[in-house]
Amino acid sequence: MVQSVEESQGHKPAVEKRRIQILEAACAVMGKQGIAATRVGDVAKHLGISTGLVHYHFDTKDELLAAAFRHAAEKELAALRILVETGGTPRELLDVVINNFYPASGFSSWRLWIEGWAVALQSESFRQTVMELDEAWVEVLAEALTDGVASGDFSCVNPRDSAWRLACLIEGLAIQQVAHGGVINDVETRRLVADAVEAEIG
Amino acid sequence: MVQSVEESQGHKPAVEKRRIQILEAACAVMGKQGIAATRVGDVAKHLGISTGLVHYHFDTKDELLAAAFRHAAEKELAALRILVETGGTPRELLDVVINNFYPASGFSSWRLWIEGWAVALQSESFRQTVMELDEAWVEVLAEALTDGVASGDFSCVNPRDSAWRLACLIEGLAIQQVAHGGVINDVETRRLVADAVEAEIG
DNA sequence: CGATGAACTGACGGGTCAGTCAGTATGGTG
DNA sequence: CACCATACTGACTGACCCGTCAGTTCATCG
Repeated sequence: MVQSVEESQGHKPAVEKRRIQILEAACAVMGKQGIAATRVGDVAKHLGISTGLVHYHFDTKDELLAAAFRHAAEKELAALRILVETGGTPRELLDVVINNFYPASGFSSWRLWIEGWAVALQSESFRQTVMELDEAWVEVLAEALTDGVASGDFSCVNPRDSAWRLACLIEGLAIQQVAHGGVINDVETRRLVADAVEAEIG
Repeated sequence: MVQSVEESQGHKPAVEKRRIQILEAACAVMGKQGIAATRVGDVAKHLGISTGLVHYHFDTKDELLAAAFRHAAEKELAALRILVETGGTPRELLDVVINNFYPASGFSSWRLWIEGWAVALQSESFRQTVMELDEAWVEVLAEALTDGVASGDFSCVNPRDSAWRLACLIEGLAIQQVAHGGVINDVETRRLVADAVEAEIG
C-alpha cells in the first residue's frame, strides 16, 4: 500500500530506488509494530510486492532491519545537522540540539532506539550501527557545547564529558517516559533536562 | 541441569518451591540468551523437567518471563535495601547506592534491564513490572539524598529531581557501555557519574 | 487397601515465518 | 526481431516453538 516515497532521491539507478523504497517501508513497519514484531512479509505487503523481492535485494532479515534502522537514524541526524548549520547564537544552537534529542510527544523514534539497543545485544550488525549513530549524535551535542565554550558563552570544564552526561540523561529519561510512562512525563522531562543543561554550562 | 537453588526459601508448600525453581531457571536462561531468545523448552531443559510442567505452573510464556524478571529485580532490590539499612554516614550510604546501581563489569543484569525496557513497549505485564521496579529503585536513591540533605551533608535543591537525573544518567551510561561497548568504558562511566553526583549534592 | 487428586510426562497439533526456487515479465542491446 | 540479463512473483519448504492433552506416577486420606 501507499508508496509515497518518490521524493528526495535524484536519478539513481532503479535498483537503488527500489532498495530505498524497501528500507523506508521497513522503517514504517518497525515504527508501527516495533523491530521484534516486524516480519519480512509485512514489509512486502506495505509496498505491495512479494517477499521474494525483498530477499532479492536483502539477503537476510537481520541485514534488512539493520540497514533500515541506519537509514532512519542517518536521515534524522542529517536533518539536525542542517538545522544547526543555519546558525544562531551558541545558546540557540544548543537549544536546537537538545530539543531535537528529546522524546517530544508523539515522536516515535525513541521507541526504535530503545528496541535498537536491546537488539544490539544479540545482533552484530545492529550493535555496530547503533554504536556509530549514538556517537555521531553525541558528537553534534559536543560541538555545540565546544563552540559555546570557545565563544565564552558557556563555561563547561569539559565539553565532551558534559555532552555524554546530557545525552545519557536524555536517553534515560526517554526510557522512563516512552517505555513505561511512569511518574516522569513530558513536562517534567523538559524541566529535568533544562536544569541539567544549566548546571553543565554554568 | 544444576538446581543449586535450595537456598533461602523456608518451608513453603511444594508448589511454591517448584514455581520459584522455574522462575530462577528462567532468570538463568534469560541472562545467558536474552529475553527474546528464551524458549519455554530451554527453561524446562535447564531444570530437567518437561515443557508441560512449566505450563502447569505458568499459563503463558509472557507471564513466566515477566514473573521471572520481577523475581530477579526484587531480589537485587532487597539486597540493596539490606546494604543500606546497615547504616553509615549519608555519604557512605549514597556511595553504596550509586555503586550498586552501576553497570559494574561482569554485572549482567543491565542486559536484562535493557531488554526489559524494549519488551515493555509490547507487553503489558512487562510494562507494569519494569515501571514499578524502576520507580522503587529510584526511591532508594531519593531516600539516600533526602537523608543527606536533612542531616546537612548534602545541599540538593530538590532531592527527588536529583535522584531521577542521576538514575537516568546511569541508565543511559549503562546502555552505552553494555549494549554496544562504544567509547564509554567502565572507568569513564565511574568518572562521569562521580562528577554528576558532586554537582548534584553541591 | 482403594480412591482421589495433584504433580508431572512427552508426544503432537497447529500456526508462524525466513528464505528458496522455478518460472514469468520487461526493457535494453546487437 | 531475437536474445539476454535484470527485476520480480508466489507457492512452497523446512524449521521452530507455544500450548494442549491423554495418560502416568505418587502421596495422602478415608
